[in-house]
Amino acid sequence: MTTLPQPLTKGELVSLTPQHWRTRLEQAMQDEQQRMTRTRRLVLDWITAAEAPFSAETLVDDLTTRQGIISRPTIYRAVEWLRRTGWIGRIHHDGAEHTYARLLPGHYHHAVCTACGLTLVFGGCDLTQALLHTLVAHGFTVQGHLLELYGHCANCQQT
Amino acid sequence: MTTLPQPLTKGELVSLTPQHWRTRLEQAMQDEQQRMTRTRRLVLDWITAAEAPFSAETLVDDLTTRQGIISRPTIYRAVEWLRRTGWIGRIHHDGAEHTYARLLPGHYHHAVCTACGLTLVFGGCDLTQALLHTLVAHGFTVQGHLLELYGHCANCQQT
DNA sequence: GTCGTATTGATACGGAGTATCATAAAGCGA
DNA sequence: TCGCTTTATGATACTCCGTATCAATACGAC
Repeated sequence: MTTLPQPLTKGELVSLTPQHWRTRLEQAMQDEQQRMTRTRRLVLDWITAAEAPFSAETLVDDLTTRQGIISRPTIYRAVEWLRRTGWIGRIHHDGAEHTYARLLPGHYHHAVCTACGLTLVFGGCDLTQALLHTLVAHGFTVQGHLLELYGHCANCQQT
Repeated sequence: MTTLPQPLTKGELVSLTPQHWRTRLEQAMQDEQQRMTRTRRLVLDWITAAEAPFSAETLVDDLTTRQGIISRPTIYRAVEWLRRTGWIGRIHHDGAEHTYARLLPGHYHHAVCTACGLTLVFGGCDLTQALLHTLVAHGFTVQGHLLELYGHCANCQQT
């Protein structure tokens, strides 16, 4: 596992550090002339410090009480923006509310440790080429796909 | 594309007909001594006839008005039971409410035509073996994964 | 500082999904 | 077929996630 190259080559697997994520995100916000407001900084600080995949409501609970007044709609707007632009990814859970994990935009897939939130990012999707080929042979045109892996990282297995 | 063998061999790709799904489901309900009530029959009839992935609320709208009184909680109980036992699978959508498609229980993945709801089911997950191997080499234990493919089937591409 | 624009907060609303509990129906054994 | 036990259903009300609206505010370019 190395520091994150850009872009990921196919099949490569790296861990995404919070610091790296934050740096890249702030660069992107500058490039795209997104305003860095007080509120967004607080939200980004919180997400950068998050140690496990988080739910939007956790953010709301913390940021509306502790850090001064940040309204629920604003937090949801920030989260939705990050999700839409690919900086966080939604993790689906049966029944429970979904959670989010830090990601890099682009065509990546990810494996998330459900205990500590460690996010492994891997590039390309060679792994499904055989499947895609089979589908195409049946006349099926693939427009999108979703691949999420859940489990425990090396650290969290020991506990 | 053939009729559905049991069980699916790895990499095999077949379409799941509503009739086949219904037959297998009723067998399973008998085997597991699940009561076939009037309400469940109506719900199953509706799902069997569904031509595209459906939302729970669509079911509610149709079944509470047209088919006599079926209450919202009952419909949600039926849907949740089918999901939990693997007879329907949840399809995730950004923003919008999630939908469901007919599936067979077991370790399958699926490709769903977002236009007509045709569901292609494929068994095994050889396709991700290389990835799983890489993850294990990094000490990551995979507990679960989610692979969904969206697109258009041969029929729906022509329109 | 001033100004135009994007963002925020307050409020209230909508909608999906569920807890509760008395009633009704399914299925089984006699 | 009748009754009995168990399970499912319906009515009601409620919780909670997420969002529309819009006036007020903060950003940051000049």
